[in-house]
Amino acid sequence: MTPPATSAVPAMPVGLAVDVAAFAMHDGALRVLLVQRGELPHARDWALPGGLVLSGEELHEAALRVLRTETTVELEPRHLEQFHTFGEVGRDPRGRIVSVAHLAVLPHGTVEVSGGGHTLGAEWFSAHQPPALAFDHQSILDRALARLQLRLEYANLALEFLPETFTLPELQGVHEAILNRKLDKRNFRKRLLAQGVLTPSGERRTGVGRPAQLYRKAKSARSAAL
Amino acid sequence: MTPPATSAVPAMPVGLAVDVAAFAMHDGALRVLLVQRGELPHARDWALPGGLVLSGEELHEAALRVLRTETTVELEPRHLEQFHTFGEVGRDPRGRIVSVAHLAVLPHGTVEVSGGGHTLGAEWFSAHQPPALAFDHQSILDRALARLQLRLEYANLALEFLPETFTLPELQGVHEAILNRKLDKRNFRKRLLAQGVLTPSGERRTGVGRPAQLYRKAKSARSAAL
DNA sequence: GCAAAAGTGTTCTTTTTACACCCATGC
DNA sequence: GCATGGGTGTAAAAAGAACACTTTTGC
Repeated sequence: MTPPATSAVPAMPVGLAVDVAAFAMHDGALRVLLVQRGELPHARDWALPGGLVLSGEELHEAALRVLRTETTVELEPRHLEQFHTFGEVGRDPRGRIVSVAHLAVLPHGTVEVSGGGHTLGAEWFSAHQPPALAFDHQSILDRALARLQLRLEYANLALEFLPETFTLPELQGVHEAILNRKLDKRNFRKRLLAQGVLTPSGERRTGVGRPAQLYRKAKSARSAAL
Repeated sequence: MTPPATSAVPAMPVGLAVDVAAFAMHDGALRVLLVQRGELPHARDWALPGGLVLSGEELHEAALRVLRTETTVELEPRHLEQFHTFGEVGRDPRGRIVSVAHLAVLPHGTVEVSGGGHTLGAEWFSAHQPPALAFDHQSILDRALARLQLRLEYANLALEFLPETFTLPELQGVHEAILNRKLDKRNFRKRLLAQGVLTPSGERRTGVGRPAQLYRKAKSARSAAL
């Protein structure tokens, strides 16, 4: 790879960036974290947190850094993976910028955010009906959602949206919010329990109606593949 | 994305490259196209074709260019997709180079290759037992194989390895070579014919043994998803 | 007529879907 | 005692896996 000196060395270097689609559940709905841009182009528009990769920095470190500096999210993501690299020549009017897009899952309870760095603000939005987004960020978000849905089946990513202990109806709610459709309660429980990734904690959660059994992730829970 | 001027602007830019794992079938085996490096580091080692992305160039164009210029492959790939971006800081001793890895399928009949550009040569190797590879190219190849196997189910990528018309045993051979295991003939035929992506051409291929029905891709064949 | 490869069906198992009622608690 | 949400089982359909013999051709 990388022939040292071609006849056609790039005159201007290609800029490398990361963008992060960070998801969390609030009030039973899937939300995505957006920042309001403070500068041109697309000033005042909403966008995914993102920025240039520094030269000594791993891609996932860059993703974590832009999350931290452009918003006030303090918690570590429970999951972070790159899912596609967006490099179309015209995607950024400032020049050739190629962005490695990442999917992040923030833990339950990550509710308060505000802008940091160069942004005017940061807020959670409905992941399925976001506002108009800057650049090609709607395409990035679409693809992030598709990957997230894929990860529900193969990995058990829904668990990362919840606190350590949770009830089965809560877990089903996460699946429904991500898939954007209703699931059958009995089939859902049967399938999840058959997977053996849940262990009952013994405790129960009381509230309105019948108390629900609390579960936690079994020790043998595997992470994302492919 | 891309805050215009952070306090920590990258001192040295991050180099962006593409690497290409190009596959074809020869003699019933899955082969990958490798080039022998002519320069340090890893001089004389085998590697995936790859190189820096030029500033006005789309990622897939860069992938096609390095395929053309580092080997003498003349045919257009029947399939080309990026599947992962490799960016670990230490992956290239010459500096920070991030590579968008691509998977390519070359059409049947792509047999003759030789080196071009800066390479000492280009050859086809067994995709499942390649020689020692330069840099992190073994990891890239591993992941390319995994993606290729995934694409057998979701897309019908096996068809792209074959000429326009082909027999069911030939198609099964492609699946077996990619999955690296034997398949049941009856179940394979049942499944493939049920998908409705094949239309019999009416012709038959004669040879040793009973002649085989020739098929072609149906018009409604869909491409890769996700 | 024999060697070689193509073609063909059935059974069993597993997985997925559809569907309606009782249970435990707070008030 | 009633409103609220949690919890449970079964039957039908679909999909996947195992498995052996007959057919057509060239020589």
